[in-house]
Amino acid sequence: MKYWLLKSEPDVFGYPDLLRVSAEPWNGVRNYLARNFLRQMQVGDLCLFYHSQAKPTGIAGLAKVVRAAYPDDLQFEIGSAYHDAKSTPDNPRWSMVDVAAFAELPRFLSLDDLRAIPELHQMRLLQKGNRLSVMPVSDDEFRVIVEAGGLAFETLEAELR
DNA sequence: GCCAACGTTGGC
DNA sequence: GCCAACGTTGGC
Repeated sequence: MKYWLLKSEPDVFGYPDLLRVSAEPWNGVRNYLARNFLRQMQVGDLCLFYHSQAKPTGIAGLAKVVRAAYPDDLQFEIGSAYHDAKSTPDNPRWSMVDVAAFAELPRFLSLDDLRAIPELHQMRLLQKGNRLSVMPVSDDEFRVIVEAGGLAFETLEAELR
């Protein structure tokens, strides 16, 4: 199993919104590196759900991948901000996965909280200039984060089986 | 609102 | 293929 981080602006779609739906198509990703990460995701992978452009920014909860990558529907929608005229149904350029809420963090972890954890100093999210909206998270980083957020990593693993 | 960082576009 | 211009992201 792999771990990921997904960024979302809570004014548009936040973790509370994810809790209200059974599954959410993660569409609108228009960066090739982020897209490639989406395509690597497998059903059952867990994601840190990060609130960007928020007060405060940080990790609100965990999501689970419930459907592996398939063509992003918005790329074919004329008039959508995510429409891509150069993409064709035969050869779709953009992908999305479906995610569902998995566990809310008992303790919200702000950017400052994350920066204060020595084990996370190398984390991609915390590197200067990072703007990726989908990125991989290492096993160790994931474990440290969920525990700092007030969840027991062992319990999560057990729940997935 | 500002600005640094980064990705994409398009002229050459 | 280079690179300047432009657009977007995202923290502050």
